[in-house]
Amino acid sequence: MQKKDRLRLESRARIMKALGHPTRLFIVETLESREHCVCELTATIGADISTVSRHLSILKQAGVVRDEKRGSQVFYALRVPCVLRLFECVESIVKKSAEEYLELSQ
Amino acid sequence: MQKKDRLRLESRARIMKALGHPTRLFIVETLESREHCVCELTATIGADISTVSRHLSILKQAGVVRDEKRGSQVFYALRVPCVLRLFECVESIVKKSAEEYLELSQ
DNA sequence: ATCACGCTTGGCAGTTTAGCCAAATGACCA
DNA sequence: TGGTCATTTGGCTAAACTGCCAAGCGTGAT
Repeated sequence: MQKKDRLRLESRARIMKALGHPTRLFIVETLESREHCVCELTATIGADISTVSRHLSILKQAGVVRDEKRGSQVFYALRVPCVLRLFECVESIVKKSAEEYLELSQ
Repeated sequence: MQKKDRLRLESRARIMKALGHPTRLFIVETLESREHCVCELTATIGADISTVSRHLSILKQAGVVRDEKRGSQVFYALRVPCVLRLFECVESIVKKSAEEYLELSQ
């Protein structure tokens, strides 16, 4: 495989991997409406703030979110608008799995 | 968070996670054209066949691919057509990252 | 200057993942 | 039946991930 192809696959995989955690998916969904500071997200999620901060750092490194420091707070926002569409596809996989499960159990 | 929401996030995350590996992304891209048997995929990927088999098993469990045994071979195929569209979004994240990198390095 | 607040990072323990080899299974052929 | 081919699974080690606590760091108020 070409080096270029390998790099492309790796960067895509990094994004998918970043989205491959329930808490991080929740963060992305939350950011769909508007930007949030770390403290808001932490309050909603209920985990330790250090844990939330690490999740945000993973999303940021993958390029899914961007951060902006304002005063003592850091605000995170989605960096691309298409994540919702991405979820539609993922949801169709979930649905198909559920349908086939129902068919098999009939 | 409601149990229903938690389960939804978990099943989505499982799919994302399954796609979060360069080799598995390569497999999915390869299957976009047509189904392939494990031996074909193994030859292209260059890893041990047991490794490829494990990757396929992860994709199957996530509902991304389906398998069908014919004779002594097992053929894998995509189970949903939308994965290509999913990649478009991911690619847009990659592109945006590259653009901002270029801007910063100017 | 000091303190509180918001956040990030170091470090630790437990869990999961990735890759390989070797062994087991299943299908087909001689 | 024995042998071969295609694939899966067990078992192992190294590496990565997750979550928490504690410590560090920048900002803003007193």
